[in-house]
Amino acid sequence: MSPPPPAKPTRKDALSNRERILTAARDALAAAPSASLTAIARQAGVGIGTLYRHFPTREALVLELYSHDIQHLIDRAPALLAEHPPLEALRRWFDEVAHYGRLKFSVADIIHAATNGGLDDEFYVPFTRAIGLLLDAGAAEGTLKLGVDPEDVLLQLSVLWRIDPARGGEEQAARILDLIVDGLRAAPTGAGAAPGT
Amino acid sequence: MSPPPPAKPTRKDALSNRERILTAARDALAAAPSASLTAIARQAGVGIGTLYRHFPTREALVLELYSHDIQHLIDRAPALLAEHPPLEALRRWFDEVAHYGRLKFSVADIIHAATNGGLDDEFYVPFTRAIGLLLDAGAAEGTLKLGVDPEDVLLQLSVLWRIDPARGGEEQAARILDLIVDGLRAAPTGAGAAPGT
DNA sequence: CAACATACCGGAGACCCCTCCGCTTCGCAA
DNA sequence: TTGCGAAGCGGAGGGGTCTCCGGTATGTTG
Repeated sequence: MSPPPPAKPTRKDALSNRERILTAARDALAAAPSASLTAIARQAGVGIGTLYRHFPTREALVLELYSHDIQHLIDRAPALLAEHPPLEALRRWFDEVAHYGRLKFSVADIIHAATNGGLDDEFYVPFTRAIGLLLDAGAAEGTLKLGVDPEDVLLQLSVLWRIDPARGGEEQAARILDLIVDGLRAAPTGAGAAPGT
Repeated sequence: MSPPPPAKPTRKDALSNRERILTAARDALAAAPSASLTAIARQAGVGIGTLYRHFPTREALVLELYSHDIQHLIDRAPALLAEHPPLEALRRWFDEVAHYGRLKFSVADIIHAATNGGLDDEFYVPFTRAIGLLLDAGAAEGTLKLGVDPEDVLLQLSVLWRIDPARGGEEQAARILDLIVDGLRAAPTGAGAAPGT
């Protein structure tokens, strides 16, 4: 459906520009997460057009900056699974994800947008795979429901990013995570509400 | 904490402008939910400054347009509760909210933003109250957990607006609602995962 | 070393959001 | 009716995002 993404530039000057943009962006975004791309370009000493060619969207830029951390998060899923029983691994992973999202607010927004069809698979797919891993383990053990769609769970998680970290966000996030986890537990009962039409 | 909001304008011309803006907005937003405020103002034959005085933010404008529907949604909570057992009422109300949100995408975004502290109480508070009503009924009956914060639930619901209505959104919304409801059910068990820190 | 195809640069320009403030018009009071 | 304070108007202006394309540097070839 698409050629292997942009493919990094080959020319030397292009490469150097790319680096300078990333450096400037790291600084600017650290200072203020809403720093304007115009300012970043200026600070990097390149034209705005150049910035846009290297990173077609703001997300692409931010994503590149934090790709390392995101990858780390993804890798944590199997790691936690190796150390803890599935249900606990799941909950701990959720905690880490929530915590990270609250730290790096910009990334949070990106991922959030991604759940809406924005992100280009590059991280979306591995992320859902990590979730799937945890869900499967729990299902195999019998503590979690069978056949839950990881994308549904990611969508539920995405709400965490929206929490205001300042005012009691920590607690609210924890409460919501509890609710989510409870919703994923293997159903002990049967009687319930009738879904609408 | 705040004087009774803006208080509608008193002068005749102001009132007429207000109406013309609303009419133009209704048309423009129906045609394209992302219609620019500039265009709406132009189409209404007023200056952009006038539009902004009447509706300080885009949300304020959209909210005014759909306030009727939102109120309706709020009123449905007690109505459903009168006709159905609590758990089913909850689930049906969720369905209605989700369905409406998917219809009027713009409102969806607003409400979503509101959960982030944006909305001026005017609808946020009644909305959470409606949720509280349903939760309390279920708790009294013993089918739902006790002491769940309605704001947490609203936040969970807000994710529904983000679902792409086109591609299988209907089903995904239903699945997620199931997960949410299950998370709210009275806990039958005790053993679980240890919360993080 | 020249010379050229091309990958890449960079900013002007189209459009948008939102604020600010001098000017206009309303409507009340004399 | 006329005057006049103040409510209300509206667009210029500052800052942003993103596109487009004439110009320039690069590295490759003769």
